[in-house]
Amino acid sequence: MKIKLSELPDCTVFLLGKAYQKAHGDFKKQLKPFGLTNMQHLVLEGLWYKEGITAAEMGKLLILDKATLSGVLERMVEGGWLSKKQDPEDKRINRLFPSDKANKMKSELIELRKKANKDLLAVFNPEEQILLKRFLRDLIWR
Amino acid sequence: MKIKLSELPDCTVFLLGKAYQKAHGDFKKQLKPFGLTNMQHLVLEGLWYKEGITAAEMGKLLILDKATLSGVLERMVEGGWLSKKQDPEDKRINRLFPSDKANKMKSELIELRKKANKDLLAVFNPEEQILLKRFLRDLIWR
DNA sequence: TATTAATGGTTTGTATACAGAGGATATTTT
DNA sequence: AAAATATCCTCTGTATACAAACCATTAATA
Repeated sequence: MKIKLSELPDCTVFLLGKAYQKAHGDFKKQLKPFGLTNMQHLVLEGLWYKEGITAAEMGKLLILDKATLSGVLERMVEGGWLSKKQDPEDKRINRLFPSDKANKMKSELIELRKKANKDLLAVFNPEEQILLKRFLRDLIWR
Repeated sequence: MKIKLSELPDCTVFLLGKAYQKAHGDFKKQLKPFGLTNMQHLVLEGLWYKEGITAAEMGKLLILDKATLSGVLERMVEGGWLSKKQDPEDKRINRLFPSDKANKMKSELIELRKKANKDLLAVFNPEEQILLKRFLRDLIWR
């Protein structure tokens, strides 16, 4: 008996997960030559958005659990992508700065992200693209 | 300096991930009382869709890596949700069967999934709901 | 039929994800 | 100021994800 995906129950949670899985996987392949994971790339974008951002702020920006972020940052320091500096005013805080290595690849990495998004949305016309993004934002911040 | 999410780069991969994260997290909370993870619930739906399904078929059905599925199934056997039976015709194959415990909760768990999807889509009107699901399917199977 | 290739599944290693506990530091309250 | 709170971050434990290597079994091919 051949399994038909169309017969599967109509589950938007599942569809969302698989659409994400696909988009994530495609971008992952493109990032591999750079030695970066998707999450690490996202953190770099966050750093370029606001240099000296704290880990807590980064977590809010990227909607990311602090425990998860902690490990990501540790590996990025090991990989030479960023440095953590303790804030002299408040010793609890780690401020994050991109490394030279990261900054050298900034424009290339940003272009890569733009192209990945363009490719992802290539099946849709401009109106649909706007609509899809609106739908996703509504789901996240409703 | 307050961080405004609206100033973030326009990244659909990110939006997809966060929309999934939200939907996944909401359903996760509802599944917790049952002692089931989202993935385990999904596997049960797959079992009810086709009893005696093989692990390989399940992987195709759920678009899931075999290595990931292997661990999920192991924990579900431990948890008493399903059993694996070797196919006598082809000794490589494991066929999967829901346990009595699983079948007893079938209707309740399916209702739970339906309600979670209904809640998730509550912010959209019927046309938008159809459209969003079409968009997601296009992203997955384009 | 002996060899090769393909398939089904497990295991290992790395990277998220997140709940929950805990330590260090800062802020607020009494 | 001392005590209670809150914040920032790390650590532990469990559960995905997936690449890559591997074993067992079956199918295909020379």
